[in-house]
Amino acid sequence: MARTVGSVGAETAKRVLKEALRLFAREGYAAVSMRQIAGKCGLQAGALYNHFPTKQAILNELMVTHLESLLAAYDETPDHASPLDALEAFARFHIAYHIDKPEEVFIAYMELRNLETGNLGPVMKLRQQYERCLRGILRNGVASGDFEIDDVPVTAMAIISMMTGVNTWFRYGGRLSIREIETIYVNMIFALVGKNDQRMGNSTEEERVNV
Amino acid sequence: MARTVGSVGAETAKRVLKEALRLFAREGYAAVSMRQIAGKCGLQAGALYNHFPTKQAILNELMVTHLESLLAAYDETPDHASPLDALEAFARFHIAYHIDKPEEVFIAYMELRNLETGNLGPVMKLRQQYERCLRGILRNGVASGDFEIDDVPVTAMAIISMMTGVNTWFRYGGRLSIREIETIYVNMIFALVGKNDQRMGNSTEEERVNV
DNA sequence: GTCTATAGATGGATAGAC
DNA sequence: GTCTATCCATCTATAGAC
Repeated sequence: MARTVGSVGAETAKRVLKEALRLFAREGYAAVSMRQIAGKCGLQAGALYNHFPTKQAILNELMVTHLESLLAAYDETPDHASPLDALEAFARFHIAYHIDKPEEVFIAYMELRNLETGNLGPVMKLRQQYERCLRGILRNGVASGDFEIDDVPVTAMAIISMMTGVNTWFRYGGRLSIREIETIYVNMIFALVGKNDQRMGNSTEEERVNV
Repeated sequence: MARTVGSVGAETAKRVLKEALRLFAREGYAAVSMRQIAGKCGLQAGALYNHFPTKQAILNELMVTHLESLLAAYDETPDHASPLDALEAFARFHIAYHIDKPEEVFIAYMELRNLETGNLGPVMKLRQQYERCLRGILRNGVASGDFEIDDVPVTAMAIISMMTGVNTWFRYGGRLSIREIETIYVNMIFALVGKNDQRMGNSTEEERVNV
């Protein structure tokens, strides 16, 4: 959006987005100045306006790009015939993707209120589109008799919330590997939808988590 | 903290906190000015400094007060001999309390990064103290053989995240009452810890949630 | 305890030289 | 496409009158 064409300009715009992402995630959109962003890019503040018309445009680009990438990445995930496999795949995908992009995830949630009204709608649409994927899986499982679920929309939100919550405590080099965390969550989610099949064992040490 | 004594002053300070809470929750700490807060209180900006030395002090007071109130309210909750009852009570308490104080909850999580270093430590301690309550319940249940849990700390964080997530979609007048939502979550959480006892039935209509 | 007024800093965004 | 310089608005916090 509003990027200058040409390879050099495109490179600079990418750099701006990258640095703005880090700063917004750490300090919050409102607390970050265009001068700060420019400084991290080795530019003067005025130069940013060759690439983005406003600070708001940078935020919007970050949020839209993140959500579109998330959806695209999930779309590239292999299909699964059984609802159980689809649910496991969704969970593993969600956790791994979110751990991999903590700053994007953080911003996409925390800075919603700083999106101007015109930008908010499309972003919310993308969020809901992703949530609908999980609801579809749950509904299929209910229809096939694989899952026992009181309330599909509530359960979908609960599952997404608990998985996204991993980002608040996960640290690289901690007690559990990403794969182990995925497995713990898959087991919890299976239990949640009425399936007691345990996936292969995982860490038995029960210690404090690296919060 | 740094409140002026005297009944009139205390009333004004409360008013300031109340309006600051609403504004911070809606627009974010960094995006709200002292003038805005003063305006909502029918004051001029300078008058705020009779009650709080800095804007930061207002934020800190809001966060500390919220977490202390949360812990105090949970402490007043009746004790339960069985881990299952304790877990249900914790879940119902958490959901109802969080739905009742959405702005406090929102700020206590979102504005952590805007707390100055000296203020962050005590706030994090309070958060962890609350999380420890749930871990204690889970450990008791594992010890008594009531619960089957892969990883207590991870499960505790998952449960807290899924419950707190209710605040992102709950709206008064929506499809489900608070009590119904509590029950759905209690059932999910029971399944999560390996107990299949269902609590009394709840809404059967399976429709979209009022997100 | 609140007011007006203001200091002093910093913000987003623009203009024009190169 | 980036620079310097700057406009103008707004910010936190303070000073002093009442």
